[in-house]
Amino acid sequence: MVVQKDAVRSEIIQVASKIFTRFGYKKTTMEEIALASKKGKSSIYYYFKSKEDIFRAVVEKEADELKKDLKKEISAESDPIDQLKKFILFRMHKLKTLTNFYAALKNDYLVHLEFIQNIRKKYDEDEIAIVTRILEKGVEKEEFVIDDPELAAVALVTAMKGLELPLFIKKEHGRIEDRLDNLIKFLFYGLVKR
Amino acid sequence: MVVQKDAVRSEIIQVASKIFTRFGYKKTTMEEIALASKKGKSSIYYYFKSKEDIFRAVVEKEADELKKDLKKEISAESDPIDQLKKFILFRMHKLKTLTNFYAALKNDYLVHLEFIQNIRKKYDEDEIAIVTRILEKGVEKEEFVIDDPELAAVALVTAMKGLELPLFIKKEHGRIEDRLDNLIKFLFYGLVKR
DNA sequence: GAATTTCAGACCAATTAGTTCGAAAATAAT
DNA sequence: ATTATTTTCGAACTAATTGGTCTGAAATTC
Repeated sequence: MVVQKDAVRSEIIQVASKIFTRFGYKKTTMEEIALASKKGKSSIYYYFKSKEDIFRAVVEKEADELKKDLKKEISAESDPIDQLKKFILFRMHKLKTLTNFYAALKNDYLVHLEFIQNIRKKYDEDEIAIVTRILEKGVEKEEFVIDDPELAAVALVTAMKGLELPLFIKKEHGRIEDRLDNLIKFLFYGLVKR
Repeated sequence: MVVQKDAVRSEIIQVASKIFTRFGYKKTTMEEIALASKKGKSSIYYYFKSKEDIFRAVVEKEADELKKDLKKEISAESDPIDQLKKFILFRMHKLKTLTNFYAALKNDYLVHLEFIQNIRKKYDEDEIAIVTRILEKGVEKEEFVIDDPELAAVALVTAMKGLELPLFIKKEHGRIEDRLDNLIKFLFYGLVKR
């Protein structure tokens, strides 16, 4: 019974995710979510206390999945240099498809919803932690020369974030991919022990 | 000045078309159209008398373009058999991309808007006229054997309409293309003078 | 058959959407 | 310059929609 409830919950999350992805937060109605879940509108409120609550669940699920994929992707490489490369490229590419995350962050008036800020922040911290670990490993193996890996990680993640929006908004994929490549090359040329 | 007004009108149509295509009729707001047109919301009403009016203009423009393309496509062929083939294939394929037309016809609750029915009807008449002409030409050249070309045209267009929805909804393109081929073959086998 | 869970439907309050209007700006004509 | 015309838009109105609540009853479990 309790198990059932969780199953229905994640069913709703799944369904709502699609609708949010397609129409964004504001344009998505509870009615639609209910209809797509083959439930009455009020039934949805048995599982979630508000529309915002559903959205939070959707976004959190996506963030979790991204993190999981990211970890898997990175652990496939053993060389810190390759790990870092993978991290940057994977992240940049994956974000393009992380629609809810971004539709929410960019489009809507929703930017003000503070829980978005919170998830965002937590996510940033995770990223920095991951990058820090990679850099530390690299220092151990004497592939990187960095005084303060955590500071460097923050710098790196920040730099990437600066490229996020242009990468996402502009359609001239070619150029930005180039810029990305340049960034990577630049980073590594200054980073790798010679 | 008067010229300017027309220019702004078609600018709005263009902009609105994109938004309608993306979100459908109901979810598109005047505010958005205004914003995207870099105008105040009430300014839009200087050019169009209602949201429905804008939508009508958008749909009519699309219908016109389809008709124009269709004519060009057909006149490229001189043989009635080829013309008919082209007509059927072109129509089926083109409809897939005629988003506003179809988003409006399928998705929304908008199906009830009667001007859609009207455009639809007028468009059907055009199609029947085109096919009728092709069939008549075919009879003249003794490539077709048909007693009543107009009746045959109606039958043909009706048959195509029967395939429209499945063609559009289903994703198994392969099979339907086959079915389409079969339809064509069948039609021609019973149609072409032997 | 009592207790609990599930949920459709009516309902409400708040927001939002479409539309109107009048007047300010901008532009063209005299 | 002044007037006439076209274009823009803020503000306000109203109708519709939406998120959210409540109720009661059907279904399920105990």
